[in-house]
Order: sequence, then C-alpha cells, then structure tokens
Amino acid sequence: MPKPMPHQADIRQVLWQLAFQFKVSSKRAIRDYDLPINGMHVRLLQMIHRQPDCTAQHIATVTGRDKAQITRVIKELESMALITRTPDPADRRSQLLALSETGQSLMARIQQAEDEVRKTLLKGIPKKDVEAFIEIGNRMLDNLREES
Amino acid sequence: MPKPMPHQADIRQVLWQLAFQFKVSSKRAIRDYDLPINGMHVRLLQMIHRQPDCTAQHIATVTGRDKAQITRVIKELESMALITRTPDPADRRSQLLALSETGQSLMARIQQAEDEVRKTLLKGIPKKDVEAFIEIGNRMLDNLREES
DNA sequence: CTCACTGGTTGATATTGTCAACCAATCACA
DNA sequence: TGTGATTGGTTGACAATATCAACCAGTGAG
Repeated sequence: MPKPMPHQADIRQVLWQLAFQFKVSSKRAIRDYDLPINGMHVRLLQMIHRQPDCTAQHIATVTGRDKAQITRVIKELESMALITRTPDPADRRSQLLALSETGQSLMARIQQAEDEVRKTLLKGIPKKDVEAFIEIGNRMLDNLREES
Repeated sequence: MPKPMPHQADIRQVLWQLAFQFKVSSKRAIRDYDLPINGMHVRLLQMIHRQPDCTAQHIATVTGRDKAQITRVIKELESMALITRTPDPADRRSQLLALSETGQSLMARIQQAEDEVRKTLLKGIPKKDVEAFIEIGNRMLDNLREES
C-alpha cells in the first residue's frame, strides 16, 4: 500500500523525482520484456531510430553526454548487431548510424514497453495539461542551454 | 553560440533532458564554489536539512534509491563531519540524522549555488506557469508511484 | 602546405546504481 | 513468554554510467 507521498513544492525535487521514477519504470518495463540491453542502449536506439543519418557527434550534442561514452555504447550496439555504421561519403571522419533489421524489431518492442509507462505516467491528466507541461519544460531547457 | 535546439515533442525526452541539464548546471555551480562533494552528497544534505529527525530509511523511501547507497553516502558525510548521527531513543535500530555546524554553513552555500541555477531555469517563465508545471509534475509522480 | 579544428577512439578513473546476504532490534501474536 | 516475521541499517561484490585527457585521421581556411 503506497502511502500518499506529499507533493513537492520545489521544482528541483519534482524534476529529480520524475526523471528517476520514469527511469525506474522504463527499466522495469524493459526487463519485463526480457530484452538484453540497458538504459543507455535504449536511449541511443531511440535517437538513431528517430534521426535519419544520425552520427555519434549528433547524439553527443543533443544528449549533452560525453562523446567517449557515446562511442562505447555505439560499439556495443554494433557488436550486438542492432545498428549499422557506414562511413559518411561526404565526410570520411564521421559515420552514419542506422538501425539494423534486428534493431528495428527490437525498437518496436521497446516502444511498446515505454508506451505503457507513458500511459501510466499520463493517466488521468488532460491532454491540454500534458502539452502545457511539455511546452513549459522546453522553455526551461532553452533557458539552461543559453548559458553554456 | 548555442544553436537553437529544436523543441522536443516527446515527454520522455523533455524529462531526461531537464533532469540532466539541471544536474549539469548544479554540478558546475557547486564546483565554482569549490565544495569537496558530489551530487549525491548534496541531495542527502538537502533532505537532512529539510527533514528534522531524518533517518536513512526515510531518505531511501523518498528518493527511491537503494538503501545500500544511502548508507555509504551517509558514512562519507559523517566522516567529513557534515552531519551527525544519534541513535533514536525510541527505536535503537535507527539513527537520527542532522546537519552539523559545518554542514549548515555548507548547506547555505549550496542553496546559493542552486538558487542561481533555479533562477536561470525559470527566467522569463511566469509564476503561474511554474506552478502549473509543478502541479502537473506531481500528478505524474503520483501516477508512477501508484504502480509500485 | 600548414595549422586549427572536428568526428571519433581509447584508457584510466570516478560516481552512481543494484543485488544479495547479513545483524540486531522490534513487533505480532499465539 | 518465546518464536518467527519484519524492519533499520551495514557490507561486499559488481554493473552501469560519467568524466577527463590524450590521441588519430580527415577537413578546411588561409
């Protein structure tokens, strides 16, 4: 019986908690599906899925993560045959990332798992509110990024 | 020159990014103050600061983290003389945590650093929107927690 | 051509998260 | 009262994630 957690008035707390809880739920969902990967793998797969002609550099800047880490995860994904790396014809330094067939079908299952989490997350919250939330969140992100 | 990042439509992305960026900014702020601690330390100090008669258990359930981890961080904090542990007279298993004098003044500096981040984060966003954001976020948290 | 820069890689190391086993104090309750 | 289940906390081992610096090959401006 989950005792009703008191609501946080502090935005910092709300953000930490949301991200953390969401991560936990996603992880659980993915484990339920018995997929042989972890959180970082999932995130990169999603990015590669969404962004055609995705490069490691792109992922690094968008996520704000260290490129060393990106490199490693990509290497793992490749060794699992979930993605393919082809050298960019236009710039031989960079490599274009894409999902392999296996990666695609895995992605489908991941989507399914995460959609359930999202459905839980948003249960009973009007669409209008969700949109407002995302919009305000994006404004905050802009604020933080302007700093750099 | 930060190129304007495209706005994310996906709530998952927004959450990840917000939490991550906030963490980065906080970390930078704290480092500027030259404090000899890391993110986890800060979070626990904050909880102990806010919650009188805080216990390790309490922290573990509120943050959703593993209690093993909590134990270790607490031990470090104590060895840095930032907090004190006194056995609970009512239950000899548990220990009441409190900030030491040093911890208090450290906390003040941390607050200062994080307030700057928060100010950046919320710049130009009307109070009403911030409140709405927090309120909606809390509803989402409730949703996730009901799962357990 | 040379020099600064960029995309990517590697190694080393720090931080954070997870799992399971364990101890002592407490509690439920027969 | 005693016995078994539960709880607060600790420890060890280990996986996942993050960070920093050095490095290489290709690019691009001059």
